Amino acid sequence: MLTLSCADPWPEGSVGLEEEVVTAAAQAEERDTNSSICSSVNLDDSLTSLQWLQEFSILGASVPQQALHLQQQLFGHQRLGFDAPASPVAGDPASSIGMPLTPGKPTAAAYSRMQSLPGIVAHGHCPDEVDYKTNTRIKPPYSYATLICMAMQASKKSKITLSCIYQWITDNFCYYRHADPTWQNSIRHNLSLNKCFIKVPRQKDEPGKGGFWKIDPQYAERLLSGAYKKRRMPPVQINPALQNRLRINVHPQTRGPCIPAGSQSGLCINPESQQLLQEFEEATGADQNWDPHMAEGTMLGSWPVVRGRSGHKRKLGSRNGGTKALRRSSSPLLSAEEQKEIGPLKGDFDWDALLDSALNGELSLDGGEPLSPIIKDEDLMVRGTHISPIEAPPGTADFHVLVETQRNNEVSDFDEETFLATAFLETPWPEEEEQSSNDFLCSSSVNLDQLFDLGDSLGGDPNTRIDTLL
DNA sequence: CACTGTTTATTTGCCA
DNA sequence: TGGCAAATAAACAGTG
Repeated sequence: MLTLSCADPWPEGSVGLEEEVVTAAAQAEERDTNSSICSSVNLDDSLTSLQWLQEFSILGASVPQQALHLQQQLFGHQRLGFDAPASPVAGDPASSIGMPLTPGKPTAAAYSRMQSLPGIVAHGHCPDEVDYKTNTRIKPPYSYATLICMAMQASKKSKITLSCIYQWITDNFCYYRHADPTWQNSIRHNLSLNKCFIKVPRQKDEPGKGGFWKIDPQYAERLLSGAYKKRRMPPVQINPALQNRLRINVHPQTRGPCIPAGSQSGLCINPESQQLLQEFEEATGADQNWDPHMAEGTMLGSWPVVRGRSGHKRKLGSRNGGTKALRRSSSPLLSAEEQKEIGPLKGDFDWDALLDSALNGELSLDGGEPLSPIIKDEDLMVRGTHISPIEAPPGTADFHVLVETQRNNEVSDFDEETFLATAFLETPWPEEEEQSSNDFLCSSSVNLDQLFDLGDSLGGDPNTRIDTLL
């Protein structure tokens, strides 16, 4: 008996104490019984260094106009495809040939700026160049920890189930819908190994399987301390599953008629594969004219590096010899009911916008109040933060976000520790809770598109100053 | 049986 | 070159 619909994933009252007050309905709606926390962040020195988290903190606090405007400046409307169809599957391009990469190309300067944020964006390609929600072939440049945290943030719950994490990732990153499901193993591995993730055992009276996960607030302050390390993400990785598809199609001689048209090197490639390849080459610049030096300076890593994975090397001589092929490549992760429950996780985030903002170094985080953008009339509401298009000297980096730890937040289990670091792990503003239905995360009614549009209507002043309402 | 969670091992890439 | 972080793979146990 579900009382919450997917259309209203973050209903009023979903924020706060529900986690402790579990109703029967809420029990059934195990993934919706949680308050919105997911806000603590971690930086584990021994196991993980979640630099990304800090960056997200900074970023999240500044989501709005600046980022949007910059993104528009740099990439037009290219951005992470969280504004893709609400039903990823329905809009899943991989069912056919995969979505081409967005055509607009960032400027060299834009790339250069991207490279300045190695931890996240200098990993091979410009995130803005790829619509990860629809692109099945380019692996998102986000670490698993990042993805988990994204999912947690998107859920706006204090805790989230593994299946929810899966679902959110697959909903928002098409790559993982068609990738070998071993990524789920990595997710689990990350949850278990990463100290910043805390397992919340399921209550005895709570039906369902597995526990919940949340972010350990213990690391939030350490994160805020600024200590972090960087790690470059691996180069662009092509979805192995799709690669397998291509291989199969590339050798159709044994299966069906050869399609000479467009086939090269004697290979028979069906139109689908041809288009797939062509699109990828176009998107990645993987053509015969590719210049390593150019790649070094701009599209470094964009070259479709199909590096032999460690596991593959091992597999060659040993253990899993073929079992992988038997795995499902993209089967529903959840039951219909779970799908329904998880609907809310289909958040419309624009992480790229956040990243974009960060790499401009125009953001400051004076506090740790989790934020997330909410459009409200002509002003931007960043989860309680009122963003007014205040003029500022052009070119200045006065994108200021004043936040304040929400000490009085009574949300469940780590109320006093949370809300410190992760601006992107937000807790709904008390006064905004009633508008949770308008939260851009709550429904497709308000998404990043609207944010961008609003940015346009507001002139997209990159110098927008943000001050909190608190 | 499938899913969840833990643990171990290995590889890769970055940085000092 | 070694240390570290992240990714990847897999074995294994627990649970519904």
